[in-house]
Amino acid sequence: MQINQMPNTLARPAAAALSDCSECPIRLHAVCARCEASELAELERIKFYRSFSAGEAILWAQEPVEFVGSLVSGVATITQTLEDGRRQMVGLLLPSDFVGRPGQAIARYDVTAATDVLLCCFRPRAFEALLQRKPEIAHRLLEMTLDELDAAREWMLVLGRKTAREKIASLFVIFARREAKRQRAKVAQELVIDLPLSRETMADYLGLTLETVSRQISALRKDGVLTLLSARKVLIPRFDRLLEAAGDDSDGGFVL
Amino acid sequence: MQINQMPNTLARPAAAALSDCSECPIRLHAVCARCEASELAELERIKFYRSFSAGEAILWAQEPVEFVGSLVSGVATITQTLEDGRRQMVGLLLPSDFVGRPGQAIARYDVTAATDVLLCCFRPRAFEALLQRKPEIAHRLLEMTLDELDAAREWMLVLGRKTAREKIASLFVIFARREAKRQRAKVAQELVIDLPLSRETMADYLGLTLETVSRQISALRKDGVLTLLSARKVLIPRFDRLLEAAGDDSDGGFVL
DNA sequence: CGACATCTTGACTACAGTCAATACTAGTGG
DNA sequence: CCACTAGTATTGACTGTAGTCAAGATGTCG
Repeated sequence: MQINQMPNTLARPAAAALSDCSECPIRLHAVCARCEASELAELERIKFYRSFSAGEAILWAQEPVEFVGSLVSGVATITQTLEDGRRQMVGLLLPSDFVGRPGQAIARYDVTAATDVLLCCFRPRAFEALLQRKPEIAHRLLEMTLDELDAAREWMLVLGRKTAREKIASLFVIFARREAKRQRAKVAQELVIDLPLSRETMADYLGLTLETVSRQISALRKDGVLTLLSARKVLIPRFDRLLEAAGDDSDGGFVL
Repeated sequence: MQINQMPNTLARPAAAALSDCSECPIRLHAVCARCEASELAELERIKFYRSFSAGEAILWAQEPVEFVGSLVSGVATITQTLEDGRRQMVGLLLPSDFVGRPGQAIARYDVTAATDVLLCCFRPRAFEALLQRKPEIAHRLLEMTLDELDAAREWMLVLGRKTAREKIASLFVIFARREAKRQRAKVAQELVIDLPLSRETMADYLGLTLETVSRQISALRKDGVLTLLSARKVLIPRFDRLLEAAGDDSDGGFVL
């Protein structure tokens, strides 16, 4: 998988280059997926782009929301933190995912760029008004929200009931599936997974410590389930063995 | 809190008694909350009631969905199960919550009545058509789905990062808050919580074993955070001490 | 090269899980 | 009314998985 990880030098100029929605890489998947040409023209008038470097905050919890919008490229995380510093990632945002909740003036979660990120933004008020006038947009957003809810529920099973080893394998399966979906292909038996997350961020996703993440990756390596090409790049020789390690049904329930 | 737990003998006759939407107890909170009289009349023509006894299945995962609708009374659980039997609750449905996902012909999760349940149902096709024609319904459903997503994310933090003791306390806080919301009141310092779930079901919610649930409830009792009135009824003498045990901010982030 | 991030591995600990015995409660029938 | 049963809940003893603390290894960038 190649989660879009364009360096900053590329992402920033893109902000200017992308004024035409019809050439937008997420045109068919984002909240505007079902808009017609005339509606896109309207969106083009009010949209604006913002880019964020890896590690930069996109939204801070408890702070006013100044924009909502679609992730055009890169990876961002949604996290929640307890006062004593324990952190849990509660969402992973990939290209075409929507950032911000309509009607919400104050952000509930921290949203952080995991890689360099390009965001197609709208003013919250303007977007809210748009939702009232354009049922296609509202309907698409409902669909996307239901998908996110399903993903969150899938993740609750991982967090609540899977072992550390199964959690790591499940994360890799998700990465592989998301990428296959992006390429509109089935997941191949042999594949390479680029990890857009550090060990610590993976730990925050999985409800583990970074040491346990590291240990379990090593264990999967020793068992031949995967090979480390580098710290952030993994070769899966047989996808079915990864699925098995994830503890899912062999067919993965629903095949992408 | 008094989560509506009407015995079966009461719930079943109610099916006939409730034909008039204007007298419906969830009128102001369900998916139909923002419908006008004329729209309610339309809903009344196509709605039908079904009741379920405690423990009965409402939907089976992988089975065709024959109805969607609103929970009128009672408590239901949404659960996911691994082949080896590990189970995780991924949602808790209380009165006014919506059952079933629009456009989904096959259920993804098991939905089970935890107490006796009364459901206000629609045929999936008819409801889908309604969504297209009535933006208020679609908008309300989006709002409810976003609320559910927030609840799921809150829960991911509990599952991933909290200790067994904090998990139990968090569950009781949720029950207390939901009930306070239902009564449109603030959570009182001293309160009584009715537990609509068995120890095992709580364990499924919290990603624990039933033994650990029992042990931690005993521990909270020994520490004076709560008193057991019966196995399913708990007295909280000081709500702030429960919050503290839950590991949340003292004010609970957002007060209901 | 040196400084700092990130990642891996080791030794030890502790929290929650497992297996098992016992207690409690409610419902049934003699 | 009490005995019996079945389901639910509590408690105990022991084990194992993942967390903690700490040392090194690897990698990246000025």
